[in-house]
Amino acid sequence: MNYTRLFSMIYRKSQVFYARELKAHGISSGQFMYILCICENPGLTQEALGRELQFDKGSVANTVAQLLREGFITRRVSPEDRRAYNLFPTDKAAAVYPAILAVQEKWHRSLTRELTDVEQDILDRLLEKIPIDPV
Amino acid sequence: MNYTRLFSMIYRKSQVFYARELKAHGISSGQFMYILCICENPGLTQEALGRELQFDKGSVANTVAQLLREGFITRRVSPEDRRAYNLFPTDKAAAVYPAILAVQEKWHRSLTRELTDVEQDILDRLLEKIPIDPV
DNA sequence: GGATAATCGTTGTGTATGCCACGATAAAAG
DNA sequence: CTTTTATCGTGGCATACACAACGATTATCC
Repeated sequence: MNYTRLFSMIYRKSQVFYARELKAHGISSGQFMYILCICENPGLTQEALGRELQFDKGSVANTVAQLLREGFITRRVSPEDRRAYNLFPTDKAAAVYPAILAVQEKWHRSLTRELTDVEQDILDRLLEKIPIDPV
Repeated sequence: MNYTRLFSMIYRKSQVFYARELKAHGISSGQFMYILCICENPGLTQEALGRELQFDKGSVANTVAQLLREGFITRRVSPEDRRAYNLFPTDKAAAVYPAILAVQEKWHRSLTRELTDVEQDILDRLLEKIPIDPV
């Protein structure tokens, strides 16, 4: 089993899938994870967002700028640290949140559609043990 | 377990890992899979390469152009179909092939380092049942 | 408290990748 | 055999993302 190739294919197919499914909502494949994360953790900083999703801070800055411009989020200088911003979802983000969740579930069901419930449980447990960062 | 997020993180980390590990060999993270595939299937067409790795034909054309330019592969018009090219590895590709394999194994070991041998077998069997393409 | 180092975010640059329109060739239809 | 349709590859365009250099602020250290 070639993990590199498999994960590469799954990721790239997922990008295409999310782009297609979310297009009608005006959300791109690079944005939806940020919207989910900000809706679920309102007030988090860009640094925390990048840490949570494991994105580079430059990538975070770019996507945050998109989401601000397109009205999905707002931000305020953090009271604790004037270098940092706290990010908040707008009503527009809250409105699309359920749709994003639905697409995510659809993708998950697609990936696991050949597995029994027991197999899915086992796969979940094994995937949770996979370390993201190399030693 | 959020598959989308996990697979996204694994893929992006792998890109960084391969870029770093293969830099000394003059190979980028976007090239190594192509080199492996062409070494293992000399003479295949760009269409077959894209099908094998599940890359868009435009992406294949770009990367093939890189590999030609950098001397990793050569190509000849296919005798069966003058629209198509057969791709062949050069000695330069054959020379780096083992190094790429070693990096791939290193990445695999990193991902599975928290799993027992039995768990790795189970994970392999489950991942093999994951369909890449959505319905 | 001022100097130094660390951290948050921005911007510019480069690479990876998908999509679409196009030209060339091949295959199918009549 | 023409005409039509499908397929192989290219080039242009757009997006996603990492990295590095930078400014602004904060933390550390003496």
